[in-house]
Amino acid sequence: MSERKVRVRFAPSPTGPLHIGGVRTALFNYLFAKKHGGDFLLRIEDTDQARYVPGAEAYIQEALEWCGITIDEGPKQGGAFAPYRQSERKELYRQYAEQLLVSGDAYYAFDTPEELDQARTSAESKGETFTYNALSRGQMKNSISLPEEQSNALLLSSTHYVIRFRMPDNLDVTEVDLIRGRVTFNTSLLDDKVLFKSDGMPTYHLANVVDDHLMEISHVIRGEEWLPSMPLHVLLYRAFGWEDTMPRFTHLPLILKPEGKGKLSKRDGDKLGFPVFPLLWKDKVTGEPSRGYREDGYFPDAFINMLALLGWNPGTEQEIFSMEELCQAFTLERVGKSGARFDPEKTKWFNHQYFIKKSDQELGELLLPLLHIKGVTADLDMAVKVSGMVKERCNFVSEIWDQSHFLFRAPDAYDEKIVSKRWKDDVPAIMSEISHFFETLKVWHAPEIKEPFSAFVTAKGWNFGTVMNSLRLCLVGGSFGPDIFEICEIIGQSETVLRIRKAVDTIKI
RNA sequence: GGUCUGUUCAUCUAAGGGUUAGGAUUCAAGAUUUUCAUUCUUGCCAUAGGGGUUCGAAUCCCCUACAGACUACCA
Repeated sequence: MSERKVRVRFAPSPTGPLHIGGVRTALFNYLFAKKHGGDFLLRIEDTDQARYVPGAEAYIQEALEWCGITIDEGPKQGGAFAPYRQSERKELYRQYAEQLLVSGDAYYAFDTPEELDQARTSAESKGETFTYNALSRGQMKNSISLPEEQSNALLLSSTHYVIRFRMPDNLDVTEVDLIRGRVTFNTSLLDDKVLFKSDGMPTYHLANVVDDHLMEISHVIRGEEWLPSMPLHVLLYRAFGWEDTMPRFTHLPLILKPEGKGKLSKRDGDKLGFPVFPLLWKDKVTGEPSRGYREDGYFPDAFINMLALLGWNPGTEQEIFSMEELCQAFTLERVGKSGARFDPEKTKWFNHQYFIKKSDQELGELLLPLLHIKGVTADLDMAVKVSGMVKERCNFVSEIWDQSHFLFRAPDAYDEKIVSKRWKDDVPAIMSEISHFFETLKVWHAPEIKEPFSAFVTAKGWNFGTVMNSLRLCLVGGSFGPDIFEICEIIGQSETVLRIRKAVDTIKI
């Protein structure tokens, strides 16, 4: 085997937003390319005009960008093998289909969709499956079964014909899949796939093989759903005479639903309460939004880290990987064979790991815009300080707000459970005394509050736990948050006193 | 239905003929935190089933079961 330059491609069809599975396929291609100093290309497979969704291609670009998967060649970035959009390569495919026609590896077929439907339903009624192949093509309308003049006449008169691959009969095709090993298929079970559609567009199979060859792709890394079409593709390479530069094939295991059966689908996310898309997607027709990891507050490196470990492992106990480390460590040999069930909980855990590693400064900068949205006036210093105080207890930037809103505004409600647990008969009187005590303090810094306060409580003979928890309830509205004296310091002396009084007045036992 | 692929704790996975089958997530308990969370410690939990081969099998072979993918003029 020659030392070919590694060139891989991610080839989605723009029929909607990319989902987790697609991102992972792109990621593994990218990691493989970078590991071997190769190129990663994006090719848009838009040969099905009926399923084309405007905006999908831009979404794919943006999603990969957000993930940190950089594209070496593609429709946006250009390259020596442009264009990278199959609709723009339309004219090219025709000649290759014709080459196969000449060599006898393909033929014209004139069957209408209705006729094909009929053949299928009649086979079905007999409990069989209709296959367009060596056995049946003699009974169908095509350039093999029909006399030449009739076939030529049809070709001239009818615009509706397709070009089909002439699948050899009873031939074992064996090919190596880099993670599964040798896989053998017998061609008698395969059908004469359409290569060229009546609308003048190639099908995936033709376009894919032609483009991979022309773009000098060295490795095809794609989802497991393509494994059954590997023999067709191999046979196409042979028919074209490109077998010596045929890419190596690798089929990635599927990503399964967290619960229940089947592969993860676009619907699952909204149903089960986690995003299946990298970015928010709004359906252009229904206007229905689907959540995205970016908008849900996940960091791209955490998202990528999680995805990389879904189906791949380094063979060590390391779990946290930067993109550079992934590029270094990645090998196809360590990709598993079986489908991986997606775990939203672990995704959260990954985000937490990245979250707590961020500096207070970084988090503060992310928090600031959120504060403005909440209608709070605060500067960066404040946002940074608050982030540092509560980041250990958060997974997302949005949770900083959940953990700290009481630092910006007084609680507008008190957690009922905590009230009934802490707000005993004698508490209002105690709290009143404390509010008076707080007014007498001259210095308002956490340590200088804590010390005299503790002495005061001890002198009064009150139960420390009760006092602290009730005080927290007054200030926060619940039973959570950082150190109580730090809260006092931040909200200020008068606000502290005010909140205690308000609680005493408002809370009913 | 047919073809292909797969099957180790609830989940992601390690161990590619010899380990008390390891780690992580989740869950549970304890410690810490005068709250919550974090953190730490501990615990629970697996080789789908059945046959072989072998001194020895999660690992190799066969059968069964289960799961998934594919079976379009969609990719």
